[in-house]
Order: sequence, then structure tokens, then C-alpha cells
Amino acid sequence: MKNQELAELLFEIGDFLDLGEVPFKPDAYKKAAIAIDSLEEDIFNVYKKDGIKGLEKINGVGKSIALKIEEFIKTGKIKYYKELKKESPINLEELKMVEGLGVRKIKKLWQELKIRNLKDLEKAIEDHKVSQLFGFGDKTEKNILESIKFLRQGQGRFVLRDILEEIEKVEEKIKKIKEVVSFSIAGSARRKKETIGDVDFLVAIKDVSDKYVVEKIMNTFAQMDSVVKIIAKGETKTSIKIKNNLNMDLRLVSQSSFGAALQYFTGSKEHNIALRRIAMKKGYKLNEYGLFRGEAKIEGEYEEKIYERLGLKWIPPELRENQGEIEMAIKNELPELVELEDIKGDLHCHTNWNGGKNSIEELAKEAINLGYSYIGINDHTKSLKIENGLDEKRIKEQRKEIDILNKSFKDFKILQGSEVDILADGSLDINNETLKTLDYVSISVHSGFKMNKKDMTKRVLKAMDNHYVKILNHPTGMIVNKREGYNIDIEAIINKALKNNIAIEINSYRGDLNSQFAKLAKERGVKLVINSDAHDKKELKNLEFGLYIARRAYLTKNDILNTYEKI
DNA sequence: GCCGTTTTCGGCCCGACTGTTTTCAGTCG
Repeated sequence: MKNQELAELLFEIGDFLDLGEVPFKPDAYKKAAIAIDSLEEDIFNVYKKDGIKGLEKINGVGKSIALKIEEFIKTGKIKYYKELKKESPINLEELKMVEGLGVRKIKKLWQELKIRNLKDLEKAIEDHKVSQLFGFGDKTEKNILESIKFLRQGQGRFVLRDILEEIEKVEEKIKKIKEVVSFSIAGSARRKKETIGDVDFLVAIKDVSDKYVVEKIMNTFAQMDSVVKIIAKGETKTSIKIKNNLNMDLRLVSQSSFGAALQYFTGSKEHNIALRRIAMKKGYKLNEYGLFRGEAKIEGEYEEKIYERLGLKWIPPELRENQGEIEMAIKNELPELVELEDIKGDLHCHTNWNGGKNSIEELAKEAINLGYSYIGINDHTKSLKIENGLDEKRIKEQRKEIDILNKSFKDFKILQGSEVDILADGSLDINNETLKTLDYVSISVHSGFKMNKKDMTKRVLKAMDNHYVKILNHPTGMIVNKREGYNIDIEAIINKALKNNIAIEINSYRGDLNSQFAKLAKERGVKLVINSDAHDKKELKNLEFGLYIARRAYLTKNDILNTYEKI
């Protein structure tokens, strides 16, 4: 699937057009790029099925862009992009990563100093040439240098799980201030995106004209122990950078605007633009302070009421990406998303029989604490030597231990599963005779990641044809923010899962399947299962991060295998 | 360049903060 590559190309065309200061055209390209990036179907397929006409059906794609997409499909390139790049041979992507640099400043740097990339920029700053440009100054130069330093460290986005603790610390500190009336996380963290660039907090007080209270809150935020840099500090917004290079923003509003601000700062940007268009059509104006008709504020304190007033059902933050959720909300067709309370058990956790930390009993007790009805022990099999995977004999021994333990529980059951290794030729490393004795069989790829797409797909499809298999674990091999997946035809896998009645895992630790593919799986009628992949009983609660992926994929209780009381 | 329950032409989201310059452009979300 080349959708992402194409989207990046179109987006960059938009950026280059920004340099030319042509109005609106850049946005058109960027809008089309975003639409293609979020497309579930392979763009090649769209074209194969319906040609140019099919392409033009994509939101934001008209005749001109459709032709460029056709060119990309046929030749892998877009000439127009090359021409633009030739005109200004700048590494825009790299330079735009620098905080404080937008296309205008980049253009100036190119025209005046022939700066094309980070390296050129660093050199120019060393020679103090940048601060002498009109519109630049000492501070800009210093900020750019700091940002480059940060970029060199290779940090960028964060996984919610890794920053939750820091988020909670802020929450605790701010909520303690007695004048704070409302507090919420906003931005991509509220939307529970797979990765998060920075964290937004929204705080409401009774009256923002109370300078003393404003100052107190902003100071509390900016003076936390973890802060390494104050990026901006004003009366409505303070931005900080904390220890691990994570940026955090705090926005302060009056309680009467809290709902409007929450809506606004939760985003996504695309969702908000679409919402504001609806407001405009209805004769309103929507901003972070409220919904207005003329000068009169109609709504502001409650987010739900703003949606309501615009003729929409309230939309869960996870869905706010302008990918159909608004239309669904208008028609009152939003799905009832799966909730954490719906989860009845975890079908992927590891014990000290292999690489896990805890005994079967310890895990079971923790699962009971979490309110589960069952837990599936899903230890590795013998091929995974590094994890001390189980062979047929040890699987049999483990069965005995589980049977004994099960006698001691009422209304709770330990299931014996197994994370059976898919070998390079697509066979499983445990014989059928043993697989038959398990409560369920799940399968995974743990080796040969470099295999080409055709072979990898064939390998997994073959494994899925073993009729004892009930679950396919982490189907793409990716680990969010860490590792790209192996090459595999995920559509073929989903189709096979449907045919053979196999559930596909959303692995909470890895973020695999991602929400885009999980949505596709649901649409095809495949069941999903949300698992923690815990190697420690403390990690069982990480299942919540998989749940967010499921919610972002529009999944309901019925789409998820482990919401059932019994499986 | 795209789009259309008032449009096939004339629109295209909006406000805060910084750094620079002396009234505002650029960046960011």
C-alpha cells in the first residue's frame, strides 16, 4: 500500500507551494494528502476499479490532483513535485521540524543565505548570519539552535503509556489549586491517539480577569520540578518543555467558555474546521470561547450543548478526525463504542513458565481484581528459545497446574492458550495433538521479519489454515513509535480471518493492529480481541491502550471477542 | 486546486504568543 508515500508527496507539494505564496492552492494539496493518508483502501485499487473517476470521489481530490495521482500510480513519481523542488531545492521536511520555523522564514533563509537543510542552517547560525536577517534576531537564532539540538536527539512523538505518569502529576498539581473549577486533558491525548506530540491541558476558573488567580495557575504549571524550559507564558496559554523533551501546553479559560475551549483544543484540526463550517452555515460563529450568533454567546460552558446546537450528537474524542464521524453524528448513527467495563478477560499474557514475571496464580488473582471473568495464559512455544518457550511436554504439565487452580475459583476461569510460533514455512511449532488440548490457540510471527511481502503473507495465511487457530496475534509485527512492521498484505489476512473465523488481536503494548486496519477488519466482519500482552501482572491494566485503538476504530462491544462472558 | 440544500464562480477557520519592530508578520495548534 503506497497511500502514505503518495500522501507525503502531495503534502510536500503543498509545502513547496506555500513558498510561492500562492493562496489556497497549498491547502488543497494538503487536504487531499490527509484524505489519502487516512484512506483505508489501497489507492492503487481505487484506481484499478474506477480509474480517474474513482480518484475524484476522494474528498479533496479533483481533476488536477487526480491526474497527478494517476501519474504516481503509473510511474511512481510526480513531475510537478520535481519541478517545484528544482525551483527551490530545499529539504523542507527537515527544516519544518525546527520549532519556530515555518515556510516563510525558511524561504527567507533560502533566498538570503542559500540555506537548504539543517546542516546549512547550523553553519549559518555559527557564523551569526541568521540574526542579521530582517525579521530575525538574537532570540530567534538562539531558539533555532536549541531546537536543532533537540532534533538531533531524535525525539519526536510519545506513546501515551510512557507519559501518563507526567500527565497525572500535572493533573494533581493543578486540581489542588482551589480556584480551579474545571480541568481536562485536551488535544491528541484526549483523542487517545497512538502517538502524541505534546500534551494539552485545559483549565477553567470562574473569571479570567482575576489576574492574581491567572498568575498563580500559570506559575504553578511553569514552575513544576520537571520543567526544563518555559517556551511561552501568557495570560491564556503557557507552554513548557519537561525533562524528557515532552512539550506541555496549559490553556486557561473562564468556566463559561470551558465546553467551547474543550471542544476547540481537543481537535483534531480537521474535525474543528468541519465543525466551524457547519456553524457558519447555520449563521453561527464557533471559536474557543463559545458558539456565537452575532455578538451574542449562545453556548460555551458545555461541550455537549455545542454539538447539540449544531445539530449533532456529542462525538467521543477518539473519533474526532473528520473521517465520517460528523456525518454519522448528524444522522444519529454513531456507534456505541466499546468501554473498559465491557472487557471480560485478557487472552494474551505471559507467566513465569516462560519470559513472564509472575505465576499463573498471581496473574489470575490480578485478573480477578480487575473484575475479569477469565484470563488466557498465552505463553510462548518452543521455537522462541530466548523466552524459554513451552514444548508439547511442558504444555501438558501446565495444563495440570491450570486444572488444579481452576478448582479453587468460583465465577472465574483460567484458560490455557498458547502463543504458537509461526515458522518460516507457515507451519506451527506445536503438533495438532497438543493444540487440540488447549482452550484456544493463538499464533504469532516472531522471526524472519525481513521476508518479502509475498512470502510473509503466504506464510501467515498458511498458518491461519490450521483449524485449531482462534486468534492471530499482532498481525503486522509493528511496535508503535519503535519498529515498523514486516511486509504483509493485511487485506488478505483479514479476508482469511473472516473465512476461517479467526479473531485478530489488537495488541495493547505494540499498538498492532492499528486503528485504521482494525476499522477495516470490522467492516469486513472480522472479530477483534484486545489483549495486554502482559509479562508482569502490573501490565494487565495496559489493556486500556488497546481499548483506545478499538474505540478509534469505531468498534463496539459486539466486535470484540473478549467482551463475551464466555469464549 | 476544490467545492456547491442559496453558488459552476467566489469563496476557502480562527485566535494567542513571540520576536521583531513601533504596528505587525510569522508560527502554532
